[in-house]
Amino acid sequence: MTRQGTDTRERIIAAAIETLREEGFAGTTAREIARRGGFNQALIFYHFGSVANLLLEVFGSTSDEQVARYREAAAKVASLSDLVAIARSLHDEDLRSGAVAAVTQLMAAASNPDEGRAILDRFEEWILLVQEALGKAMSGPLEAVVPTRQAAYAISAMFLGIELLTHLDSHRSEADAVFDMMAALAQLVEQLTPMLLPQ
Amino acid sequence: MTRQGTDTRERIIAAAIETLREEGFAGTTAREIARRGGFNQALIFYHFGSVANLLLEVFGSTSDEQVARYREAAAKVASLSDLVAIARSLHDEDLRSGAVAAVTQLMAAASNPDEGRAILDRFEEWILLVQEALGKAMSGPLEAVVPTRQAAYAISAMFLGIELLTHLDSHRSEADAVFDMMAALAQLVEQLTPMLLPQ
DNA sequence: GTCTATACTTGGATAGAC
DNA sequence: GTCTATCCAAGTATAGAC
Repeated sequence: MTRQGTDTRERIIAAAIETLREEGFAGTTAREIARRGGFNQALIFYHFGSVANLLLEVFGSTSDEQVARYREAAAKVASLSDLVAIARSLHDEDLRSGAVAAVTQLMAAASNPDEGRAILDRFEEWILLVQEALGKAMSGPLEAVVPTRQAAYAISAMFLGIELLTHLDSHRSEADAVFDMMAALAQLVEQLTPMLLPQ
Repeated sequence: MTRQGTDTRERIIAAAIETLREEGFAGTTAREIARRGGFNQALIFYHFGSVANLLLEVFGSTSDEQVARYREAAAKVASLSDLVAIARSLHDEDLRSGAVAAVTQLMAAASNPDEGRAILDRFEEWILLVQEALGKAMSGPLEAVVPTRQAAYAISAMFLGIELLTHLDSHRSEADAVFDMMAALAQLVEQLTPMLLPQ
């Protein structure tokens, strides 16, 4: 059992992630992935059928991994402030890894409806994670007014948008200030919530 | 003065918009634009230098036009509910025109920093428009707590995210429900604002 | 399963006639 | 300013040896 033979698929996925991060979506071609991974370009088609397929699996694989990591943190959420803190740390992580930014590129580049739906299916896990955390973050009276599903959808969309904008010019990004604002807003809501009478 | 000679640039831009809307970003190639517009592919390079340049001008041109149209509506905003209503109608419009969805694709595909900055410069107008409307929508005490710049940035980002997700599968999009939620939230905030004492 | 080699396609871009 | 013709690069994908 040679070192090479063990798992070429894994090597390909790893090389694709690296390429995605360092070259962006447009630069992530079969040739470039193969060059970085030090294997033959034909292997991508043998193992995954197409580059688009490979990228879908990459999204699935990194997504599963990240969801698993953040699920623990999400379970501990007890307030909106906690939720903002998690969003901020995910953003910070993404400045380095570019994982979410890559997802936005994948979404934007989705050419056919099937591909779009496949990506959406994967993203659904993220929305559910946010929804779960949101359920814990919002206490009684607030929850009665704000449907968690839609709020989770809106928050997830906002996060995507922020990463999209940040990716355009990370130096000019206002993400930090936005998270500050959200943190202040979360505190305010937390103070006001007791005044909301259950109707 | 032949019909053709008058303004080829305009014809090219129009054809590019049509292509963008119907074929998506990936399908918007020099050849396809020319085919739709019924002119020669070489003209694109003569007039715009490159396809990427053409698309930047398209973004600028449609953006200017839309900002002008929405500026009037934004000036009349008097409450958060008004702002939500505008966002909803912009979304409805985008379901047909795909203009914002095209912008998200342009953003995601930006390959080099210069292109990214150019797009961001154009998008800045949109953020300012939202910020202006937000200034009118939030009355005294609320404005003191929520910085309009960051809120406008967050709202703009959320809108981009929603269009990105909607574009993946418009049939499954939850945008409508999200706008409903926002409308309810806006009403709630409007009711509670008087209770915010200026600190 | 992996490699080499290569066919095929598409799309950006330019030269040069008109 | 517009057209025809063409070049060139890049990328997907496959055939066939190993």
